[in-house]
Amino acid sequence: MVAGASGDRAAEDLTARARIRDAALRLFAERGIDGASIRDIAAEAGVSSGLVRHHFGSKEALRDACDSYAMDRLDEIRGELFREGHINSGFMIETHPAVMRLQRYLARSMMDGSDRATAMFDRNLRLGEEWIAQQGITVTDPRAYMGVMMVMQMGLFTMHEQLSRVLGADVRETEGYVRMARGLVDFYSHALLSPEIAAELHATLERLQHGSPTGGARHTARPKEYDDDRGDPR
Amino acid sequence: MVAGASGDRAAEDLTARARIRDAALRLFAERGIDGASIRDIAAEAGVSSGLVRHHFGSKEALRDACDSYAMDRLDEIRGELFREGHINSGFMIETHPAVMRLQRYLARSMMDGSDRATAMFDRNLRLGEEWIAQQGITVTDPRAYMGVMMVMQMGLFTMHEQLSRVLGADVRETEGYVRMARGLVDFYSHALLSPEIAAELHATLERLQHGSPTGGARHTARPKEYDDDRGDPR
DNA sequence: CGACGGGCTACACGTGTGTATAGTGTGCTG
DNA sequence: CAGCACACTATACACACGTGTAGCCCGTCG
Repeated sequence: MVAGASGDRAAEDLTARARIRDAALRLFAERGIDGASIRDIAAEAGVSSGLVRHHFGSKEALRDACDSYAMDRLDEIRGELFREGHINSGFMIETHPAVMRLQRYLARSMMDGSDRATAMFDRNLRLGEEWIAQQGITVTDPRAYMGVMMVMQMGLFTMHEQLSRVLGADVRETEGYVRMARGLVDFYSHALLSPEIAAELHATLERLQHGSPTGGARHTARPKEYDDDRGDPR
Repeated sequence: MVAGASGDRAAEDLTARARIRDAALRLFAERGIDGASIRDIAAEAGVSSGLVRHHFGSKEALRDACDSYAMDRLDEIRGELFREGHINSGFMIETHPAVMRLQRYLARSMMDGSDRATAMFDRNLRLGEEWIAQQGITVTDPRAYMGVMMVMQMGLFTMHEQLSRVLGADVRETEGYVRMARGLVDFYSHALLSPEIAAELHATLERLQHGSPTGGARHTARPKEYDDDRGDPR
């Protein structure tokens, strides 16, 4: 069970090194990598800032250790939840409270530029594409479909504070989680766009793609003004 | 048209003050509020760092000015797009390239703790709830449904760099935008969960909500360990 | 018992930050 | 022309940051 996996690491987690890593995971996720200082993390873990360096060498190495730990734990917990059959849908596993803390850290780490987390994202994207093919789901652009779905799901993690606030309960605790999960199930089980409107939108996009005279500007060129209008779809 | 609104401000935007604001919008969105220094912004705008302070008083005031500007421009552009009828669905307006840059900034600003952006989020959430009621859409928990949808949509903005990377084209330019929009339309027009599975998940959540013995821990209490398992749904 | 090694702390250093202030040039007004 | 308001720059200050180093405490082993 999930508690077992945590228990396996209980002895190790009593060490200062583990306390530092846990504090780092929490603060990095909350404030971002740059936003959480080594001194903050040390204070959170109840040790001196020098000890952080002693155990991990540098802030970047500490972040790497957090990345590795989060990814490993994530795989373990996902495996356990899957084996126990606690969750009926793969989509829901990703928002399981125990998983969510780690997902939240990884999302933030990727946002702040982690190669490891980015690689994991890419791997999951490929797995998702394969899954789509296996399920026989027919979409216009499998990669775009899966990419959009994944980054949107990540909004649940990066914006989890805002979500918890409007729901009136922390989504990492049972009460808030249940509310969020209900919204999520409703969201995934209702098609908001009718086939007619969807077809209409696809036609519009088709026109935009081929008829647009604005294709000259590439993303490598940085615009001088922020709100330039080269994307005007007329 | 959209270009008109930009044109109206063209003269004003030639001023150093406007260049600073535009540079701040860009760098704040890219690196976060703390990640973009006043000196960076000044260099990006081609002025001295002192001038930033002269025009805006403080970094916090500069950020406030950016919040206000982004929100005002967003309202203008949304209004224009709506009046011109360029977009067939309200969902798509939010991902229009011209809107996306501003949305991206506001999402990041809210993530980094902006009261103004948070207030706008709350306002849009209320509007969304009203819209759900008007449309006669029946969901288990309208607020949770709308909240989940909004934070997920925000993932498109906060993770737009990753999305652009896997799509091979900047989603703020036409090519990448079209790919993203196609994925989005597919996502919104297909129900991934069948009614049966959705009912099953709702039943599981019902059981979890009432039968869980783990409700003692509240989000006000900060756990000592990061990966505690109080959220175990057994 | 004495030496050793690792967990751990205290403190110093250089850098980049937001902020503050003094000063420069320039165009407009009386 | 004198004076002044304004956009703008240069420089300084205090502070927090990541990093580096010296040393303390204490259990272990020869």
